[in-house]
Amino acid sequence: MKPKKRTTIYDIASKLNVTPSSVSRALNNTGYVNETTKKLILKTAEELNYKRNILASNLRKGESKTIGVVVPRINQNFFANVIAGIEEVTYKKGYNLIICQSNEEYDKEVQSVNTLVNQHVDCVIISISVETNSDETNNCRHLQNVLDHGIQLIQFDRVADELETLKVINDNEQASYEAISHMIDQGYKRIALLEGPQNLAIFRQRKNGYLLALEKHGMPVIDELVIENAWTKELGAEGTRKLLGLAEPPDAIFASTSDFSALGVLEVAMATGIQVPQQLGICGYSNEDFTELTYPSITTIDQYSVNMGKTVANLYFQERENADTVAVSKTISIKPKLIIRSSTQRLKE
Amino acid sequence: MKPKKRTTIYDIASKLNVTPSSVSRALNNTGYVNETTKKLILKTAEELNYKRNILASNLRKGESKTIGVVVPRINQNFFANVIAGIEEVTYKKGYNLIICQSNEEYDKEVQSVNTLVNQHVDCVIISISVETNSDETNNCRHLQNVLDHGIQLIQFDRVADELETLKVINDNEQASYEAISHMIDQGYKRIALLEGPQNLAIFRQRKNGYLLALEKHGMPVIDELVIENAWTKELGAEGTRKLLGLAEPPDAIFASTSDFSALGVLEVAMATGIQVPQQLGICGYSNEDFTELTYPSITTIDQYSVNMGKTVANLYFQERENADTVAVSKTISIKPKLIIRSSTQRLKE
DNA sequence: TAATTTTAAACAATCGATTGCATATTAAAA
DNA sequence: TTTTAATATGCAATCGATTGTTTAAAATTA
Repeated sequence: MKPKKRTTIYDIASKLNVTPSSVSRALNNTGYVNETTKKLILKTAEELNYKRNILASNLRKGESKTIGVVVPRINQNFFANVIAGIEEVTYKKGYNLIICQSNEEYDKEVQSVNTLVNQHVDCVIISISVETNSDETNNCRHLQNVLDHGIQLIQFDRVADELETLKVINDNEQASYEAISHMIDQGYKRIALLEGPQNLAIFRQRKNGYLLALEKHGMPVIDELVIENAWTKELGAEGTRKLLGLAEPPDAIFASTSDFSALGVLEVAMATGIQVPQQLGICGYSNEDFTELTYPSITTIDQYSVNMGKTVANLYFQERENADTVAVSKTISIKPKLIIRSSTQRLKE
Repeated sequence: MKPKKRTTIYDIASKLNVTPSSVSRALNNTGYVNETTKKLILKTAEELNYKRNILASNLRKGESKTIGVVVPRINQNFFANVIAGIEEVTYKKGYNLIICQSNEEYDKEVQSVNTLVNQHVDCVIISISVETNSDETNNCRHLQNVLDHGIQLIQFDRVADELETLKVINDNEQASYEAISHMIDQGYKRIALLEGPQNLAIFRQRKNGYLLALEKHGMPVIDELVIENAWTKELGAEGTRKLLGLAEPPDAIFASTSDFSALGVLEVAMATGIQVPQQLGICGYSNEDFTELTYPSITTIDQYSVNMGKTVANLYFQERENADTVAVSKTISIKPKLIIRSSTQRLKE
């Protein structure tokens, strides 16, 4: 690590006997610069291996050209895909991404968001942690703080509903509704629900879709078939054991929280010799890669995650364009898609 | 988006009738500041919701406290895990991560690396794309360029061997050797190899391990059992069809490139009614989540990816400490672990 | 040819924080 | 009481790029 001094516009300027301003204009292709000198400057810049100091540039211009992203976990398929989508768009625009993970912890989320504000990012993109209870008002102060600093805030997927920001979400209720309808079509009569922490809107919406579908098809809601807080593989398995132990066990389970909990369901079913999908239908949520590979493959809901990332990023740039004219609050809803696989198909076509 | 003006140290200074220097000293806890005024400054900073402008600070200090990471794909399990590991360490040190994906394209990799140099990151962490042929010297100019700018460069997993940098790798040869030895133990006699692009060292090493194991066990190397460039699921499937069509087909396949190609093998086997592991043994590489879930589950090699990320990050900070005294080139090798699952176990214990 | 416009390039301020140096004040030591 | 050291704060330069204002030169028009 030799701390080699970087070439600056001053180096170029003094070498060519012009002023730094001219160099800057030449490099940025703005204002007046003689064609000959411009070429000379560009050539010298190349020769001296000049790289613009973005820090200085951004400081002067008052922007950071950086977007901060906070997700619960980077290495979770859905989020990794969203980030990949965001990156694809922002990279083209010359923006950088700063990635943080909250590890599903409220404190780390707050800390991460504060760091980003500190960094003067131009925009914060976030999917809140499970601990971030959006009902208790104070718990979203860190997000309000982002707005107070004049920084754009975009929430996606797991959003704090009452906060007036840009949002990109899935139509969870609709997806959920379709999943249940499909299961009813397949002749399942007692459909159980594994629900997630109800402080997160997405899980409330998925439950609503479930309730709505039952109602529309004239089926009763049976309380004992609704299992709270079953959002990991282990909790999903636990819930399943409880359900299967009922006097009247369900003939289908909708693991509305994730494919991981659906996997938990499947494993318990396999272990206890219950036939899927004949005796028990299973539907997950998220279309994780593995759902296609299990035996039987798992019916699930695709959230178009990469596409969601692109939508988020595009939304930012779009809002930036007409920054003055536009309302603060806006929600884009992406319709997810039910992917029907073996785990719920008990009727032959 | 009201373009609210941010509070600066000047605002605090003028409000309290002190100089910006004093404010700076108070906030940084450096130099002499009267205890009373310091408290006052801190309190006022809090009140005015002051956040240090990192751009200005870093510009002045000549560092960016930012680390750039370039990987082929963010949303690939292995890389997502490595990034998660890196993030965990760097976050604690107050560093930011800029993430880029090369999409396995040489051009985008070069562009990404240049962007990072442009950003004056303190360190570039990279796993090169498959197109980055490390043999053709010019193809690594972008990496040399990083070094030339006095920026630390750390390569991991897919490294350009001949470049003298810090490296964190797996002992691919050893892992490969163990995998083949295990298969031989299980009584497989004709073990095929799906190999990856040989311009990447990792794939050469894995092949070496294969060759070495055969040799050590006195088994012949059969050319027609080595399939070049079979590193995606599709290519893996294609290679498998070719292998199974041989006059003397193999009784085991080592998909040394990835679990994805192993999956391709498995699917072809299933489709043609070949029993795994009885008639055909299969071993993958990387321990992707799904390898545990397929039927039968796939034997594979765990690379300790999150841990690898942490190692990389720690290596950076460690080298930074003794920046002057230390050699430029250094390699840390992590021993991966063979995970034996159903797809290669045809002997009952 | 004089007046006007266009083009070229220099000058200097600015973005916000940091820091070496200088000055002033206070406390401690001689 | 004087000298010396410690403390507190101000001043001004600096990091590197950008940009509004000026001045100067060249090109165009009247």
